[in-house]
Amino acid sequence: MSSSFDDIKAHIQLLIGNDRLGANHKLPAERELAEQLRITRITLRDGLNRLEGEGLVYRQNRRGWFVAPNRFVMNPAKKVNFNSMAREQSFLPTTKVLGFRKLSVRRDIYSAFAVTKSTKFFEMRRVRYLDQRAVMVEESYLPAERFSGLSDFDLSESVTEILRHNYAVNINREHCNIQVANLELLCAEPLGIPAGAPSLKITRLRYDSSGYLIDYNIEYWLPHAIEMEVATQ
Amino acid sequence: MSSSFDDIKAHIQLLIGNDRLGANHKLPAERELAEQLRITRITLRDGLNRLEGEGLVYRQNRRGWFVAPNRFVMNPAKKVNFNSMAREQSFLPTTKVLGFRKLSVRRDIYSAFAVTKSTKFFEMRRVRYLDQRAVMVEESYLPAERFSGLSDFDLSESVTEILRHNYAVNINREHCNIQVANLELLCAEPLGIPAGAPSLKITRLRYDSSGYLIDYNIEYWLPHAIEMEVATQ
DNA sequence: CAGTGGTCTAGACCACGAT
DNA sequence: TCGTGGTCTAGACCACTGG
Repeated sequence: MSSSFDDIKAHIQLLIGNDRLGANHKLPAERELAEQLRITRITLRDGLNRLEGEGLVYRQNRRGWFVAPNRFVMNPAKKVNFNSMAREQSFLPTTKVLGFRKLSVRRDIYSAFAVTKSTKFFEMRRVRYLDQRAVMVEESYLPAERFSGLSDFDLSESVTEILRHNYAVNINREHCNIQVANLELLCAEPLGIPAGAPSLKITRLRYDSSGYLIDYNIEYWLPHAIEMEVATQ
Repeated sequence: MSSSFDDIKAHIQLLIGNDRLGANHKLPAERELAEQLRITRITLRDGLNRLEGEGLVYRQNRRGWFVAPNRFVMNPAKKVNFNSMAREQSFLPTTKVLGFRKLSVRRDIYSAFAVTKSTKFFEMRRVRYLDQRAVMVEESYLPAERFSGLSDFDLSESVTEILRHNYAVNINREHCNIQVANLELLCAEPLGIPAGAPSLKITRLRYDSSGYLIDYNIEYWLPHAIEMEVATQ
């Protein structure tokens, strides 16, 4: 592949450059690209996968390949509001709520909250878009009793803001785990990529000023759509 | 692939379970596995790549597939010493110095240090091993004048410790960037994986108590060999 | 040197997206 | 429905690893 990879890369860059294709513009069909380069589709796809890793292109399930935009820069310390961060970086942010329900158990959740099995939680699943492109799926768990009536609010807005304004909750401290992990079907589907594809998985435990865990939050990002900035001291 | 993937996963798990293969144990050859499963090598390799993403196995260039050990947990706030962190997690850490030289320019470096083009830097490249397995390549840049004589010390040890003991430098603050990025050949080779493979790239700018940048540090991790823990406030 | 992984060719069928 | 991407088969050659 390494021999043809350079050819593939040069060819794609030429296509993007010549036709002045902007971010999120669709590339020609795989079969057409393969023919242009006189290589097999498999070889071409190996190359495209690698180009995806270099942040030049990205894929959408059965829709094709597109020109990749810049990465979204996330600062978990500042991240009060996804929407405002996105707009600062000239993205158009959108959010879709996939589901909201009350449930009573999930081992990893209640152990983190240090509560009993019978405690009820809200589970919320959302997709985040930047310029119409799905880049992240988010799962949130919050103690139901403390935040009763939560679903009455517009959940496509910042939950942090909702909590602050309506429940007098301020996030004071947060603990963050970052790893590369494969996507289950449930998360892969909304992102428009096949199950088993890698993601950057960011798990956050957010505490209020009394030290209570407020929000157990898991974000699955398209790995090349994001970079993180963290300041430690 | 998704149909055969489950078969492949079950088969590999069975192999590992039945033969009680421990971490870093080699799996049978690809051709043999493919025959056992009655599938093509290409299909098998797709499956193995995905299993690698799930952290079950890992690859080494032209040597084969191995049973993956647990992830190394890194806390950049605590990370004074790779070796001690590794031993706390029951790994045997090793370090090899790939190169050490003095150089004068690299745009991204001197702009971060906010110095002139003529300033000299030490560039150091090291590989880190856990239980004999190469998991990370590190590039460090330090201002040469301030740390003259640095190469006289044992550079396979913690540089932070060397700086503290011999140059009276204490790291006070650090800025960290985390992203998934492809490996150039120079970094892929010591890790025993093909160029173009993804990595977790951690860039750290470390400052002393006077606010001077001491260390410009880039780490390229095998993506499934590590997870990060970060506490923010 | 033999065996193995890395890469590639030349086809094929199916399931889903767009229309 | 047509074209596309997702997946798979059945080979092949080369470069490197390991004995």
